[in-house]
Parts: sequence; C-alpha cells; structure tokens
Amino acid sequence: MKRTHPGLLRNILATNVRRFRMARGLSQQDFALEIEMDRTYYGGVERGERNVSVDNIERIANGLGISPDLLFREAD
Amino acid sequence: MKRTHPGLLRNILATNVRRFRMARGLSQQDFALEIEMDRTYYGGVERGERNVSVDNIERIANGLGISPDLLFREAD
DNA sequence: TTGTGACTTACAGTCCGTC
DNA sequence: CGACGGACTGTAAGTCACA
Repeated sequence: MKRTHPGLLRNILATNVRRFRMARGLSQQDFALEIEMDRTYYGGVERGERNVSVDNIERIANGLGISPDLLFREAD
Repeated sequence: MKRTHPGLLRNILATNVRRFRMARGLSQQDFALEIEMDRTYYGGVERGERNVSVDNIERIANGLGISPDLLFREAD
C-alpha cells in the first residue's frame, strides 16, 4: 500500500518514531513485537504510508517510553 | 456509538481539542464546518469516542491554528 | 447547540510471503 | 534488517434522522 502524499504530519510522526526507535537500538521487528504490532504495518508507519490512529500512537509512544507529544514535534 | 474506551491518549486529545476550540469561541458545528468535517463525527472526537487518525488530527490542529503536539500534552 | 444509534464504504491493521 | 506485495478482517471514516 503506497499511500504517499496527503499529510505531512504523518511524515513528521514517521521520522520521529524511527529516530526514537533507533535511539533505543531496536530493529523494527523487535520493537513491533514488543508493542504487539504487526511488523509490516509498523514498517509502513515509519515510511509515512500509514494513517495511524490515536490508540496506536499511544502504543508506540508507550513502547518508546516517551510522551506522545514528542512524536509530533517538527524535526530540528 | 458509545466507544467509552481503553486509551487515555484519546481522552487527552479530546479535552485539548475541546479546550482550544472553545478558546476560539466557536461552536462544534461552526468549527466542524470550517475544517470540512461532519459535525457529529467531530463531536465524537471531543467526547473521546472516536479513534481519530493522524490525518484528521492534522486537519483539526490546522483549523485550530496550533501545533499538533499541543493536542497531546497532559492537562495541567 | 450537542448527543446518539444505525448505517455503508474506505481503509486501518493482520498475516502469509519474497527480495 | 527493512522494503514491499497479496489477501484478508476489523474498524475508522463519514453521513443521517432524530432526540
């Protein structure tokens, strides 16, 4: 599912999620497993292809051990 | 649709959205109209009944004229 | 002015893979 | 390890009539 353009917010989310996950030194699959999310779906999130819902944003933020609002801050 | 649910992030979002909208002195219907969203759907968001996705969060934040991450900050 | 139940359709989200 | 595809299921998205 190649859902590129629409919003930029999901791209911000995507880069942030990826950055925080890598900072924790985890692979996509390991992290996805940890938060009980499908690995292919989670990969799509990091690619900005998925229009993630709040409940899943919460799961991801919890898994990363950070406050959810950090995932929506513009890259610096 | 009574989706009185699990996640609390959804409720944080709900209260924040409502607070910012009221701060702008707008009714749900007027605001919903402004961002081209169905009034009953938007109402459900403010009630924390809807598991909103990123694209819609973006639309709401844009309509409120604020940075999306403000919608995810814990109430003080 | 907002809430609610009922409803259909689009896509979120899962699971099997390959490269 | 991560990108990506096909086929599926569940639920968000979106609308309405009425309270």
